[in-house]
Amino acid sequence: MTTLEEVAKLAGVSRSTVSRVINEDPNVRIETRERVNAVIQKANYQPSMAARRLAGGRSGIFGLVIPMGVARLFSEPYFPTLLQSVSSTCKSLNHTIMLWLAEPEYERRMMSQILDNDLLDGVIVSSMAVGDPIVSALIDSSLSFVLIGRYPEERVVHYVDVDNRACAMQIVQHLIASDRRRIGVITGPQDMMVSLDRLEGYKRALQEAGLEIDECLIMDGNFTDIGAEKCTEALLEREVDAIFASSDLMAVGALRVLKQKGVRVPETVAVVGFDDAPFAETTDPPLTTIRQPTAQLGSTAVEMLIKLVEGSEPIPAQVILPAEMVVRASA
Amino acid sequence: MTTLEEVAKLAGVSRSTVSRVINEDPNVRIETRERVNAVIQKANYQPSMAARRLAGGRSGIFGLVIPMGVARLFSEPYFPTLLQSVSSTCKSLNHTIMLWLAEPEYERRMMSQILDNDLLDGVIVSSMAVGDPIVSALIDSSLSFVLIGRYPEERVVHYVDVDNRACAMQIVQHLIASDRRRIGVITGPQDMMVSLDRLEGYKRALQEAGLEIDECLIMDGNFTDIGAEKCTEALLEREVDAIFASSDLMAVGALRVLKQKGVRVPETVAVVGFDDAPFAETTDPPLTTIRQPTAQLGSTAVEMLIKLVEGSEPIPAQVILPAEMVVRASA
DNA sequence: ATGGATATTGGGAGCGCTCCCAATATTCCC
DNA sequence: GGGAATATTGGGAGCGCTCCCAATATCCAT
Repeated sequence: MTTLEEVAKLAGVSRSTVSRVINEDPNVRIETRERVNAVIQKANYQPSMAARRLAGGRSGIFGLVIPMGVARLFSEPYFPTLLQSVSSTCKSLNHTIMLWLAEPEYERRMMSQILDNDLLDGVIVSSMAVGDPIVSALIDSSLSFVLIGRYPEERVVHYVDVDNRACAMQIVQHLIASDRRRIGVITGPQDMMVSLDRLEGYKRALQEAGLEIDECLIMDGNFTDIGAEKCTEALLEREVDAIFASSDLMAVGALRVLKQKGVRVPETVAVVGFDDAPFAETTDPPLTTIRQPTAQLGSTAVEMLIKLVEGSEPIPAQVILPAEMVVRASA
Repeated sequence: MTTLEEVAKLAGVSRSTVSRVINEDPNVRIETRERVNAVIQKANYQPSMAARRLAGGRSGIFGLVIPMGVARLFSEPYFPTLLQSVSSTCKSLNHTIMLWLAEPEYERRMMSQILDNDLLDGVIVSSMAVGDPIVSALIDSSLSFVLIGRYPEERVVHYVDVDNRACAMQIVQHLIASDRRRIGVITGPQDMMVSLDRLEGYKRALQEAGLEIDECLIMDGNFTDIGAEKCTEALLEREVDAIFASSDLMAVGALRVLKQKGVRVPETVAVVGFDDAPFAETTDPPLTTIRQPTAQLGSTAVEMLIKLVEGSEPIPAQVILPAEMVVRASA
């Protein structure tokens, strides 16, 4: 392995100068810089992350923490998309990512590993629950972090999100506009902000339209298709004329039950989802849904985190990305 | 952050002794060890990975490299399952993983990052193509690595895999046993070992049964459902009575076309897949397929790599995991 | 030219750990 | 009980880098 010192010798300069070149310090004469860069190139020199970090610099490594239960991980298309986007953004910005998929039993140890191993420059957390201990620990620590998804806190917490409430409201209004009056909702787990926000949007749409909110039409589908199937069966008994599934995966579960019972979609019961998962356009009928900019959520989070770590420019505490409704045949 | 030295002071021993305790060196008196462990516990001490690595020890970090195209990543259920399994195995064995999703344009730089940053203890590569430059680079380097999936090389390369050839053969024989005679096959990309192996199994099954191999019935579906749809249309024109899709995802594409054309499955055309993806039991009709032990592939790879790195015990060059056929209604 | 300001470079110290070898404590055997 | 053998412990050196400050080179106005 080539070291800084070796490069220095080859370029006929000191250790410090090479370090400056690597770290893009402007205080290096241009010819010197070029000479050093040439040597670096030729020797295929890569600074040692370990040494760099130990000496007080940045490692260029971000942690990506996803404290989402295994079950959801498998089914939600959100996860691979996010991962891919975070990974690729990191790569193009010269960073790498360490992955931390949460498992309850290890949670305590995991946090101390993340916080104390002193290797990470920062952390991105996605899909956390409200009041997640991971987030609290992060808040108490000095490590930079960015959340994907809104988080209720008095203190300033950096996050990227879409306006789940407004989007949910919009799509429910779409249902109301086509004369649906008994609209059931299948929610995600109630300990996640995203679920609460989408439910809130649903309620507001009803209220604004002067419709009554019937608690019997609100069911928790736990963001799984199986959960949604059960909810759908119950909602059918309560004679809904539309279903707002707060994720496409759950909408698929709903469609499955509807088809099986011979209920016509959208004639008898309209169905809308949320996410615009890849499969949303090939369901039968294709889903009306909200297109969530999953990849941008990931890349924005990385970009925010880099700025945060470098402290170069002030960044907004939170960023809300636009999401649009996609109308297809299901509603 | 607590350091080794601080722990040493608190426990009234030297730096070296604490280091020994951490690294489970047996040459420490039991009472001393306990005293030190108590302090470690209380102080919530975590050794700095950077320092550790720099000083010549192991970082406890493995790289997971998946040079698979983005498109496939999204659709194959293989990926989240593998990731989850590798991550969780690493965690329980006190390791962490850094993720490297390949992107062609960065490939060269990526390799030198992986090999020269001097942070990783070892690397796991999955879903590589035949002759993948990443693997060649790894072979030439001194870094330990384990492949998931067979790799043809004269030199000893450590890998875990299932016997794709035998499994494919078995499931095609199942088709033959139910009197199918014109069996089409939809393969994966021809630059991947796994595709070649499954195709080879198909061919052998036909040969052994004395059936002729008709090149017209062999189509490349590229491991995508869309690709498989096109193949299926072509195969239908060639009047097959069975289709062996070499992944469940492709089998789903085949089923979709079949249903749309009103072809009865399995009566008119039988369909089998490979993988036993989660959705394989809820397709219509449910898929007969090969259950691939994806999670075990991941955990075995991690375990092999740890042994390899520690050099403690001799490990077999390769491990073949059993996979079983799951017969459902589609064939 | 000349002094001081400024641009550029060099080298010491130290980050937290492991490795090695020397120092000390403990044990054993005759 | 004494010395050798063995078990246990301690401390120096150094991993490759960044940070800091001092040293040198270069520049400007006078």
